[in-house]
Amino acid sequence: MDRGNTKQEILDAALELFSVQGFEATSIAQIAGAVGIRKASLYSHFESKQAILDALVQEVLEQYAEHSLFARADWEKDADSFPQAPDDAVQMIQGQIRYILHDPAISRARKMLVIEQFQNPELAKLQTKQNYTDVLGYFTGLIKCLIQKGVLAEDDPEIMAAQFCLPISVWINLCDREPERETEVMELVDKHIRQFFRVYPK
Amino acid sequence: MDRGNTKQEILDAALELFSVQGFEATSIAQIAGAVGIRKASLYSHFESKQAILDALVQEVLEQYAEHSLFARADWEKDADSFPQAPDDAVQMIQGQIRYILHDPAISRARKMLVIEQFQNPELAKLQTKQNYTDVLGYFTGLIKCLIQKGVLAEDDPEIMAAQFCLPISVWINLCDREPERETEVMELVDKHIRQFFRVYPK
DNA sequence: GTCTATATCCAGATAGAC
DNA sequence: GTCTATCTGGATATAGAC
Repeated sequence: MDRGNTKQEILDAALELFSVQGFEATSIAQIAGAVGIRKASLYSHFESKQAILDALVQEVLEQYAEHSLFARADWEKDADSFPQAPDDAVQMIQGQIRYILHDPAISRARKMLVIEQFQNPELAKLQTKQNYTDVLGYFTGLIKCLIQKGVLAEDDPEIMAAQFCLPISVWINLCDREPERETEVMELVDKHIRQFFRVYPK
Repeated sequence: MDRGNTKQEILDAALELFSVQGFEATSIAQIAGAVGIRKASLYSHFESKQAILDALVQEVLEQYAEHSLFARADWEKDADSFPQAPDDAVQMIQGQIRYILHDPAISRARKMLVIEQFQNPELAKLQTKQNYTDVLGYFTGLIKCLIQKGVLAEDDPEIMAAQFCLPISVWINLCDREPERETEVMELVDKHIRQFFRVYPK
């Protein structure tokens, strides 16, 4: 049964369960069952249930640092390649949203942070950083560049970033909760972006 | 010990615990302990842990229907009394935000819905209705009135409502997670509202 | 209504055979 | 590494005295 990646399978199964039920409500037996082993066998890979969560957090941190657009802040390049035409901007943003909605690891990590945010201080910090601070910081920088380039009107870039990003954050959360509403949400995102570039014109 | 309101005390204690730990992670003994009785005594008031949650949901529904601004939609009156001056609008909205942030029942219900949204379909529906659909519906109607009255520029009122409300939703969630950031958030709300009325001018 | 005591079950975790 | 068997504690829920 073991192909040498049982440890990773345990992490994947645990994240999937934690992202729906939460850490406390998920049992070791459930995780083991999802992997196809007995719960006792799980202790050959992790010394405790807490150790699984700790390893998961590490994994989330690493994947975020390595793959997230928002972890690094190189707006200048992004501002250069940012599409001027509203149609292209809509396409690009919708593509990004679809990606983070459907990537299993990203989607599950996001949901786990939502569920655990009031209970686990470490995950609360991570939730604020990954899904608020870094996103707003990235778009604030990007918008500053777009203002300098004359694409957007001059106004408080931090507030502009909030007005741009935070509705999208809520819509992503809505899709996490009710995936069947993705089409409707994409339509709203489309209108939102066009309207944003209309009210903050050059 | 019993002053005739033990049942209500159980509901209050349960909501407080559910809103941080979630339903599954909270034990009957914890709830009983918070009320100051033994766990067995709790079964004189509720036949099961699930029955406590059911009663809580009923209570949340009733209090929402009775007290929430967004449950009834009488925008016309609200649009008439809606402050024209940005300063007054900021004051009013900040006051509403502070109220729902600090009212224990409202705040705990909101957090419980956030925690349980991926696990409990009934609470997922409630979360979408109370903290998304109804709020957006209310402000869409209000904004329509304000457009007609010539206070706001003509544009898609649903998107305007989203751009107005959803950043505030995220900031409320941020305060739920990190209450010490309330002052900073209120400053952002202030700037956000002024900027909103600036970019959607008559 | 509250209590102590208990029944039953399932959780996390360990021991030791294979 | 995985298994069966087991330990120990804590969970929901019930029985019956006061």
